Amino acid sequence: MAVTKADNQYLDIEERVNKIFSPERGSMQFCPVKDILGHFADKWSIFTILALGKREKLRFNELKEMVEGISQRMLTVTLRSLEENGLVERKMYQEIPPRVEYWLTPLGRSLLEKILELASWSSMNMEAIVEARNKFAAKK
Amino acid sequence: MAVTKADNQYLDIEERVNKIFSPERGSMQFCPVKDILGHFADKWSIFTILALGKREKLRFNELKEMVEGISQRMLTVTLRSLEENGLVERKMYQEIPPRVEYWLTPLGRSLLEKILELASWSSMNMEAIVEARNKFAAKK
DNA sequence: CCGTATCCGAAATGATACTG
DNA sequence: CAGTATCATTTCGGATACGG
Repeated sequence: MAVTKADNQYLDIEERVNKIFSPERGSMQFCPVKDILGHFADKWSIFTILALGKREKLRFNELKEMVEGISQRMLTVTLRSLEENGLVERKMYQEIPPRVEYWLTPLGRSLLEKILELASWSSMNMEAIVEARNKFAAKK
Repeated sequence: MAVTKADNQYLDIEERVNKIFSPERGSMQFCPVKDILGHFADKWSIFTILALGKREKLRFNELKEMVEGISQRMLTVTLRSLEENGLVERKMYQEIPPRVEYWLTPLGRSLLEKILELASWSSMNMEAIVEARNKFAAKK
């Protein structure tokens, strides 16, 4: 039986996915990749990383201005999480009033690249998605 | 004053981000890109898309098996959302017992590519992240 | 088999007040 | 300025029961 190009397409994807989530890299019960993906797959992390990408360093309130709609609490929580995962560094100056600076680590900058591509995809396909939504709503 | 290569790096990123979230593409108050990004930036959508990528078509319970830990409810909710946004198509056969098939649209497949890169990044940088977490925990 | 409907507890997030 | 602490609210998600 011939193996078509189309068949190979799915086998290829399956192979890539399986490689990423391979058992050697963690049990199925606690997969580190799932854990890591789950950690950054939220809008505040994504928008915070995008904001941090714009400058070399940023202060807390500068970030709060740039990440629209984020509360002080969620910015704190998000930054701590990013710091904990090695994507962001934080430096506090012992001055009055206090000054705190945040910036992306090289690891953070490498993730930024992927997030930019995702954001770019959203931007490019916006019309198609809005159209799909309207079509879906009309069917109901 | 000389503009260094490093300076240009941040200006470049800022330009790219601003272009993606440009005002012409939606007001700051309701930015479609933010809306769209927010929609797919959750783990169930991401893992469901990855699972769908593995095959041409999949039935509901096949998907439920593949997306580990997902409940029937969340799979339904996630699939409806993906369908609503034009990433997934659904076909129901009027048989008994009923059979329903889901598959990625071309739009969905293009997003899959970006998600694969994100997942791949997670996989590649797993060790660095775990190390960062340990270092962070030790500092406390 | 593939859902929907409902309820409920847990977790995420916002609002507000307070502090070094 | 840059948080922390607390409380209120909303949202998420699991469990269960039922239906086409």
